Amino acid sequence: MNIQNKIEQKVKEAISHLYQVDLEQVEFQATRKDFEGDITLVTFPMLRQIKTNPVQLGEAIGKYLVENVEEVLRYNVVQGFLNIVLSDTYYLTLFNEVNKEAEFGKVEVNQDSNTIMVEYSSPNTNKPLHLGHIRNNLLGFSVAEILKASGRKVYKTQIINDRGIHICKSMLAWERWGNGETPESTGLKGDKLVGNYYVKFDKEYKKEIAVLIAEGKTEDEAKAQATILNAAQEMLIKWEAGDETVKALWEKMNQWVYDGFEKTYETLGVDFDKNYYESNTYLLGKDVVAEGLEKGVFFRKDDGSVWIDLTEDGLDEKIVLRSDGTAVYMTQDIGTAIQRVKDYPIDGMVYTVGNEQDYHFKVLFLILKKLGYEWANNLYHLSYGMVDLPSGKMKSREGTVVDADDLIAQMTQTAKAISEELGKLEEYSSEEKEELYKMIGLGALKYYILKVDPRKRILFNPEESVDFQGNTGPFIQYTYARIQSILRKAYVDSNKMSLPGNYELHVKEKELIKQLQLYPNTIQLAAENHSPALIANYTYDLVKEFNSFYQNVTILGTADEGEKKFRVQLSEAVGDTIKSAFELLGIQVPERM
RNA sequence: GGUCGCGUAGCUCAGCUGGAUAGAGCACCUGCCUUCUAAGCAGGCGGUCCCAGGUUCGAAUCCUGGCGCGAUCACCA
Repeated sequence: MNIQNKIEQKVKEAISHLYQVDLEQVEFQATRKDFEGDITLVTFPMLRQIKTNPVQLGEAIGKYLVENVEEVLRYNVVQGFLNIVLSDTYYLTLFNEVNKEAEFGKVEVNQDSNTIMVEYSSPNTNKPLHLGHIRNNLLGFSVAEILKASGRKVYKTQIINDRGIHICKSMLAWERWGNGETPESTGLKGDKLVGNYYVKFDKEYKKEIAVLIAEGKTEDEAKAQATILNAAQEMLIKWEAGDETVKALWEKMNQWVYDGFEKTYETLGVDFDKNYYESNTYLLGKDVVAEGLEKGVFFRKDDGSVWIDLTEDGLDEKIVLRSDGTAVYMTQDIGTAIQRVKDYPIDGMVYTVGNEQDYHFKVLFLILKKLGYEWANNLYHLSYGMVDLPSGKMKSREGTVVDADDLIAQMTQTAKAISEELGKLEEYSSEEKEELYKMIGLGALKYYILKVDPRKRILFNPEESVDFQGNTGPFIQYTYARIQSILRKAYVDSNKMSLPGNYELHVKEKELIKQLQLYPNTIQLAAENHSPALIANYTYDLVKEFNSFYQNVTILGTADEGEKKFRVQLSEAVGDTIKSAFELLGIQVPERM
């Protein structure tokens, strides 16, 4: 049984014994560092039920606990706070339990586990991935890993937006000005090549508009008359009609993009169990709309368009089918959600999509509920803030995006420069070194993004490099490498502990055990809140605590064999936890650095 | 204008299901490498927790009203 529960029970027992009162609630918190103690009972709330002063009450409970709870060593009372000191034996026992568990902190998945589908990434195929996608990918991947660790079964998916006017723009520009260029002929990554033509289209389009305006047209007229845009629209119509030439070009260029994306995903270390393609799903949902009409969930306006009235829910009316009978974004999202539940045995879904779509998902979830799907209560929009530049929003058409591949390469380069300056890697081959630089560079980038609350927007300044010191990925990786260095020098059989029962724990040792013990609950909290930031912050606290231990307490230098063994085991447990936690963030840890 | 999110040290962020003197990192200043990796450790400097009310024994945290920033309110996706 958890020590807190045990003390809670004993506190209730004490109160009923001393004051003949049934306590409604017992409130605990971790003891502040400035006071002696491990856990603190807040006695203020009890005063409502017991007429006494908080100090007397604290003293009375403290005395009772020392006499009746084995693990409670002593106590002190400060105002309404009863600080309880637990025995070292308790902590040693606790550490032994932690140390025995192979996957400490994680909950195993079984047949009865909840199953969640996590959607993330979901790019358009007309341009390469940028920093905004990186945040999306890291968040989605990490939340999926956290949900797994918390005991859920998880499917990772993305919906690839592979059709529409934007793709036709790239296609048209390539057709007109591409001269048959391919990724092979240019040596460019496919997504980059296609992205270049998207930019090219926009340039030509703007040029044409400028000419039309110079001829005396208004801006709106010019936009409507631009022949290049009309050509792209015609292309889309042909695509929808199944025109073979257009389809062939579309398939060719999309494949270039997929090959490019695949490389980026691979370096980023993210993956998917299933890809959905919009070209297959964009017609879904129409039949559901028809059903909903019959049920009275939706209504038809005079022009034939179909709507849902959400005014009673504090929202507006929302269109679900155009007057010409074609689908809108909402239609296919309804259809796709239902399709996924047919495809996989899932109880819920997480959508990793930027906060600009908060309203859309609120409406989507509400519609699915009104349509009567039970799983609709288990949908979550993992909404995150935009990544902006000091100059404002990133715009691919204006070339102000921070490209994903470039950024990763740049981070790797920085890691290399720092590593070479420190020069600790003589034993490594150049391949090993390159891999390590990538690991550290990515570690810095991923941690930088994941440590902040998803809801907050991130201001990324390309001029200022991402830190490698302090509260950063490399700092944590470095600590892991340090621990591995100790383990290489002193292998210890972790199943056996040979400390005497009366061993007096060093403060730093005790603090480490306390911090380790928080890991399982941190995973659950992170899962409930869909927040990798909680894992990042936990790991940082653990690592800070370890480094303090490391610099203030000798591990291998102690004369006492039992003590040495214990300290090595403690270090190993910390290392294992760092590795485990960083896996949840999708960050690798090095043996040396 | 309606709705949603955010506002904490010069900068980047924790803390927010109410608890003790509001915590880290960066930057700046002081010490510590002949002993387990100094991408580190120990310490210093730095705060009207956006503002005003309210609830409470107690508010950065909850409520109300402002202010500022962002997003959104399309027969676009």
